[in-house]
Amino acid sequence: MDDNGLPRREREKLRQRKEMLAAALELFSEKGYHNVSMHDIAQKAEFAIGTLYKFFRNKEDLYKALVLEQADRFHEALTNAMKEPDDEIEKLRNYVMAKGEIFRANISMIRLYFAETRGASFNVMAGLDPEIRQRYHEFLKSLASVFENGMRRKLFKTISEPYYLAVALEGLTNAFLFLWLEAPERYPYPEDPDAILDILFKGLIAS
Amino acid sequence: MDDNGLPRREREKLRQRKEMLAAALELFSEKGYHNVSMHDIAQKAEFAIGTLYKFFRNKEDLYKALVLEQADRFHEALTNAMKEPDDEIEKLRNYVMAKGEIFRANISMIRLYFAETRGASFNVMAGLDPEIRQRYHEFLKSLASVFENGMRRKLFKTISEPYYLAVALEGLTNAFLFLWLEAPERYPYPEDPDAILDILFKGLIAS
Amino acid sequence: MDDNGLPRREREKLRQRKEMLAAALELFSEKGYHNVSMHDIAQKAEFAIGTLYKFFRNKEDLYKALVLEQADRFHEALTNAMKEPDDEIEKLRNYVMAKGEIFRANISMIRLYFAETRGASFNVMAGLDPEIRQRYHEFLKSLASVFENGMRRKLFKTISEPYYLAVALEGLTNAFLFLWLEAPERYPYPEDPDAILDILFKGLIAS
Amino acid sequence: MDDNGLPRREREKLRQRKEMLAAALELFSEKGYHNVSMHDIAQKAEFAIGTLYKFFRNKEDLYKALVLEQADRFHEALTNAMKEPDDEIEKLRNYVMAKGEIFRANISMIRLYFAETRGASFNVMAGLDPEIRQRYHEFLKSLASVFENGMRRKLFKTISEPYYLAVALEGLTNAFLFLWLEAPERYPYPEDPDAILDILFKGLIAS
DNA sequence: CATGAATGAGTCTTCATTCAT
DNA sequence: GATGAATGAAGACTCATTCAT
Repeated sequence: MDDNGLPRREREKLRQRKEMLAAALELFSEKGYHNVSMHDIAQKAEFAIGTLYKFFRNKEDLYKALVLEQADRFHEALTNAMKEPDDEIEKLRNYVMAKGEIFRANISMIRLYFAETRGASFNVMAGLDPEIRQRYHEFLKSLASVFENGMRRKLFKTISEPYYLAVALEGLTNAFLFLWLEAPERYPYPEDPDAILDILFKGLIAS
Repeated sequence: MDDNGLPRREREKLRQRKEMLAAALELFSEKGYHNVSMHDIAQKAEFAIGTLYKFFRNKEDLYKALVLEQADRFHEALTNAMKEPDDEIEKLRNYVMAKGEIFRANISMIRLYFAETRGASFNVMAGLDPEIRQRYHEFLKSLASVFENGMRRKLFKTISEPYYLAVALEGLTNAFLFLWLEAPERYPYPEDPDAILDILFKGLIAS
Repeated sequence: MDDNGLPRREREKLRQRKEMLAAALELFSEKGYHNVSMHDIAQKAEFAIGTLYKFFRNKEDLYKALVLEQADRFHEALTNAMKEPDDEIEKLRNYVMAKGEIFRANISMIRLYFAETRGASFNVMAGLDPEIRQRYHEFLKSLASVFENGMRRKLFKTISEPYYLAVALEGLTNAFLFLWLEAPERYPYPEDPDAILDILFKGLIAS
Repeated sequence: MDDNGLPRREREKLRQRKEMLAAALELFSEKGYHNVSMHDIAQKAEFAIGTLYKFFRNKEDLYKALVLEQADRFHEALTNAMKEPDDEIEKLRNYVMAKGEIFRANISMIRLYFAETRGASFNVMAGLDPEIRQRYHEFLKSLASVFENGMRRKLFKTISEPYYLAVALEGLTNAFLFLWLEAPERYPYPEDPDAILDILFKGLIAS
């Protein structure tokens, strides 16, 4: 996908790095940062410990790289999902669906995602994560602009500030994803995005 | 409050336990489970390490007790807030306000709360927490019943299942609390509950 | 000797510390700082590794404590040897003899001594040792004052500055000690101090 | 100097070996054996690590080769300095001067020299150095013969055995070199060799 | 033949837990 | 019954050495 045109050596390096990160993702998402040793990762990735350290300065560095990479992949996918349609309502539908699809396909990632974006701020990234917070914030702003445009086009009522609506939609979808993560059988993330969006769209109060 | 009628010995024990948990709460919420040692807790609580082990079988046990206790206190307070008024809309308003008040008053708790309920499930409680999940689930059901009653009384439209609405409101308020936790100055949790509830109540889509 | 009047606990601690330092001295002097692990020391001293760390912050700290302690013991003994007699010549004789006796009795110490005072300055103490250099320097000054007084009393000719004479005598005795360290049988450190001092005293050049 | 008449291949090899040893000397003398990695040496010498291992069986071997080579260079230079003059007193003067010159010009070497000849015997060479000890011993004997001849020619009084006088002069000059190494500004190694030799020559005791 | 990526044994250090006092 | 000294398993990280390219 992205290793075209690179010297063979470099491609090989990239492949190894990917394997290390894949092993780390699986382990970290399953047991958490502090319950995974470099030994574990090395073993799972089938490299020597020393080799890990050729690619990442230390355990924290490896973890940070992993989180940033996943977050980027994730935000990029969501941003793309909202690009295509012109209609803001369609954009939101695509966002809700894409979020579900991505997570369904990458259950390890969702675990990291929740640990990092919503887990208490004291965790491993404490102090390091301004970068990831920043990117999350920027993503929220791009989501907010969808609401803003919808309002300008009179598609949406002005029931709250766009940024808060973005926060609200994030909270809403996360809540459903979290539910699904807990009990996938019982609470599947809905195929039809309106199952979630209607909560936002329709208004609970009977006129 | 709850040490009435107990023999002096028992009351003394309870007081000590409380002090230990208070010290633990402060430390865990600030630095996270893995960055706090039993030594730290013993020192802060001004007990010997051995004494800690008289009250809790091990570090995990202490942590679990702490989380359960906090969650109980929290859910109880929310449940109480929703008891008083008859009107379901008022119930929800009280819920939103109470949640904000409790968190504002117990910032240590909120950290634990997010770490445990939304942080990826791999953390320290992994495997232990069915108990806490269970209680959280029960709380959600009691919140759901508010929506259910509101629907029955035709106060609310049936835009989604009550349980999902409960999940949605949880997600919504959590999102705002999380925002506030990140940048208290910039994103204060609203004094007026309608600032949040309107997102649920009014309906975004322009008719 | 120095644990009189201390609470039992403290005396016990001191005894343990001594045992640790004794084990460390033997090992370090035999194999050198980098070829001795904390595990080795713990084993030889018959303590758990963790216990070592209760007494010394880290390996370097343990080493530094050891070196300082030995150097102090050594310089103190030499200073004492020079106190008793009034006559400067006798002082120097006592110094030469005491130096030999101390080293003969503490062969481990001599190894450390040479490693630290004459070994290249890049070793473990690099950066830490200003303290030990300072003490060595002060000892040299007290030795120099013996020469100075001898000159004032016209016992000694003024063939060089007192400080340089002190340095010279240090160099002389060290050379013989070093020789002895290499081949104790073949080159015993002389019982009679004049065997060394005559080199300084008599003058090589035939008038 | 010594690669004359060798096939080109061999000369090339010798040049590489020299570069490696030069890099190693600088690093070892600055940081000490244990704080220099083969990687460091390879990098400084601009060779691959594997190439280093073509020339030296292992790190210790490289170090030993370095020390031997330096010691040879050093002893040879001193021996030469003592060859020219017929007069024994002049020989000693030349020796003292040459020693100072060599060290002043090769401060890296002096560090190694002290680390190996006077540093406690436990260091890296422990066990390996009989070879270097042997050469040092032989050098001492050639120095001793100067004293012996001086005595035979009645230039010197017989105040001690020639070998001990050699040891004494070594100790004397080393002490001054060491002083200079510590504080070059404050204690320069004397230009005039008699500043040192007079200590040996004149006799301290006032008749 | 030079290269330097890969290896993994070995090191320092921390900390949950025990138990003699 | 409380204490906290002692324990030692476990983890992050380094670096001498090898060997496929």
